[in-house]
Amino acid sequence: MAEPDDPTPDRLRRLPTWLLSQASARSHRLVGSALSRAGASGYQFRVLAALDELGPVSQVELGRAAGLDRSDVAATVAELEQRGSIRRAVDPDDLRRKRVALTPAGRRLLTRLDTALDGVQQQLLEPLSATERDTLVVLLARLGQ
Amino acid sequence: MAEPDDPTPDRLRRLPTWLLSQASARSHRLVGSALSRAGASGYQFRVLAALDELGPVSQVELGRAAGLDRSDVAATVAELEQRGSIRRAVDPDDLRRKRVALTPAGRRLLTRLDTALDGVQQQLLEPLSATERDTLVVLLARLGQ
DNA sequence: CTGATCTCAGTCGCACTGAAATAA
DNA sequence: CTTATTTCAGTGAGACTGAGATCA
Repeated sequence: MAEPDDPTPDRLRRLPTWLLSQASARSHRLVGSALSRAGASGYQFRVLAALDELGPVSQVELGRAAGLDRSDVAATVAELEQRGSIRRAVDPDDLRRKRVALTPAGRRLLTRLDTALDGVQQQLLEPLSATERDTLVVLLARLGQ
Repeated sequence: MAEPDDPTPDRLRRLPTWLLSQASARSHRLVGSALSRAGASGYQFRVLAALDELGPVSQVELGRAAGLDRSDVAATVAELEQRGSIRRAVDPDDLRRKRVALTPAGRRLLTRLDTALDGVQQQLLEPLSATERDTLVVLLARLGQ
């Protein structure tokens, strides 16, 4: 009754995997445009957020925390280093590793991205009540990984 | 308590957009491998499913129903035509349009894909009770565009 | 003329693989 | 020697854009 002219076939509309991908696609559009207005990518936000909470870490740890592949960590960290958001230095205790750390400019960038993403959460969850939002978050977390 | 060593930072773990993209990424992996074992892509399944419920339609209608861009519909329909799953014919009432219809082979393919995807739903939702699954589906549907 | 339909070529962010270089 | 870390090149599905051809 909410979408009387929704052309989506029932076979799709009832599939949890379909609903998940549609909701995620909408979320991805909102997040993508908010981040691009703030001048960053999703990978960059995830790396900055992980660094802010973990402190200086190796790229492998960064990848585990941010859910990124090793090769995507390498590329994203290179971008962030070039724009001055992070610093990278070889770990003296293990010359294979590079310790990655936030710079003050990176922390400021992260603050701006946080604000932008707060707005997106409101937009995304606008159709749900506060209780429903909590329920959704709990259920999604239980699906994880 | 379920994941005591989850390295994901709180800032990410609490973001609905993050939870949604992580759950969707897992779903996408499960769906992708199930469909590829059955010899099809996600776009192909969506087009076949839409055709099965709508009957012969134009590519524009197909795109609306399956949530695909016009250009992706064109490419997917060309693939499906080449493998004999659909037939395409210029609409005699409007020569700009092409009416797309399932073939018997396409219907058989769709049946196999349906079965494969049923298994994926079980896998994906395994951590949730039946009631929780229903709740999740309802909430996700309300987020949809 | 305009507007709709289909097609083609290409872009983008995200997820992932394989292989190489370097060092433990 | 093997294993771990980083880097580079490339692949793939999904979502999307712009331009052109065809036709109402």
